[in-house]
Amino acid sequence: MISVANATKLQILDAAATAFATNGVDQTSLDDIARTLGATKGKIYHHFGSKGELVCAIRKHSVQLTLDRVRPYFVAEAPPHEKFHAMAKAHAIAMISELAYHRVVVEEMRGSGTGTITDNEHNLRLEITVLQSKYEDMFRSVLASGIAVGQFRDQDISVTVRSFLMMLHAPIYWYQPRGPQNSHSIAIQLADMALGAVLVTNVKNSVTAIVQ
Amino acid sequence: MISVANATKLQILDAAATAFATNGVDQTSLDDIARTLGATKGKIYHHFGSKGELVCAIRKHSVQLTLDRVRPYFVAEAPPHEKFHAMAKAHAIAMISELAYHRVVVEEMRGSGTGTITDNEHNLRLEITVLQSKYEDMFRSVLASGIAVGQFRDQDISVTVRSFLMMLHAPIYWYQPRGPQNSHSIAIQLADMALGAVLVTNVKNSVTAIVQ
DNA sequence: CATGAAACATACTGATCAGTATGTTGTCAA
DNA sequence: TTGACAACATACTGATCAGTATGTTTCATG
Repeated sequence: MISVANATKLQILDAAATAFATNGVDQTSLDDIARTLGATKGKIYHHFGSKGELVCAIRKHSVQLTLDRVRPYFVAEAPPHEKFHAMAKAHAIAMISELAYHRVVVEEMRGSGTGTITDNEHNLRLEITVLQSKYEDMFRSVLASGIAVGQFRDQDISVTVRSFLMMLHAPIYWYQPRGPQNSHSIAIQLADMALGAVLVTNVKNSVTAIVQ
Repeated sequence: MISVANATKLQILDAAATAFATNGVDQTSLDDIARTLGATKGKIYHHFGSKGELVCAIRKHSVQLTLDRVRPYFVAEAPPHEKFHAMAKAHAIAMISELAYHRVVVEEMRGSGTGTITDNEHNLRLEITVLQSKYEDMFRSVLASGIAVGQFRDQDISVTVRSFLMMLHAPIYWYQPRGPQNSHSIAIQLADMALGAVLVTNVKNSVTAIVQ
């Protein structure tokens, strides 16, 4: 009931995500969204209790989409650095593939939103928090094993996770579709960078290697 | 005239940045800001042409503050990896130190804002773009030299810059002041990660080193 | 075929707020 | 001392929009 069950809801969600991602949540009225749907506000309010719920539904969908793309690489058997790289790449690809949804998430990242918070919205918020924790825990786990075997630098895991995830979010701000090949190479570069950010790096070696 | 010349303007700017950063730009009315100043809207409109100009002034100030903190390490003589690390650390410290200002920037990163754009606001926007380019160029330059001497991985510089800068922005979303020592260690960790993200990393070596 | 309910459309309200128009006070220079 | 302007305060307007109340249509089902 709370989840996105039918096609109409998804259609609304897509239109809303696109509009929100393009012009910002606050600059987009429900009438605007309805217009792109060839409908009126009544349609939206029949499926979602409030604008806030609509935004939350988009956020939840975004996290779920990312989770679905990354989890396979998490459960697969592989050494930490390979697993991490695959997960990071999957995350980046998710960002690029469903750009609109993830943009809304980042925009609403600071916290609040509308003043009035319905019960449904409150529940959705909790579900989103749970999902996000579950998601971050996958990376936490991989990082912990990587640190345990000495492959990853031993540093504050919470800071690490939130930091490189922000880096993987970067395409949201500037990516413009120019063919799949481009998006793929971008995802790989981001994964490379994320891996580099957590790997133990011996700067002196590489430097002396250059110097000599 | 356009820049922040006098103390009153700075006072307004500080209050606005704090309010915007806390509740979001769109959820903060100019009356709200005026109230925290113990004044009325009249005061704000006497110093700034519109809400959009106010936001732009904050953004410009944010970029300028960051620029001022990072440039010294850019002009100093040092090998690329050290210079980069110092610059990254300075950037992170800037984020933490003037949190409110930088939060506003990130929130407005998607583009638009208000519908009506005054001439002053348009000019401010251009100035901000120029400043930001100038800022990013410093990192571009360091990256280029690092790549030239084989210290940094040879990858798309534009993607690289925007990506690790996003990572360095991360504290904006979660940092809460708990003493200077903490902020300093966070800045170092972020700089470490940023450096790792651009350095040439030989994964095989570190892995085989573990295996054997 | 009656009847309920799902799936909308239409038309309205009420609150919020950016922006403006105009008044008031202090200050300084001529 | 007088005017002229800077630096505000006060009071208003107009537009935007989330939310609601109330229709209307389709369609399944007893």
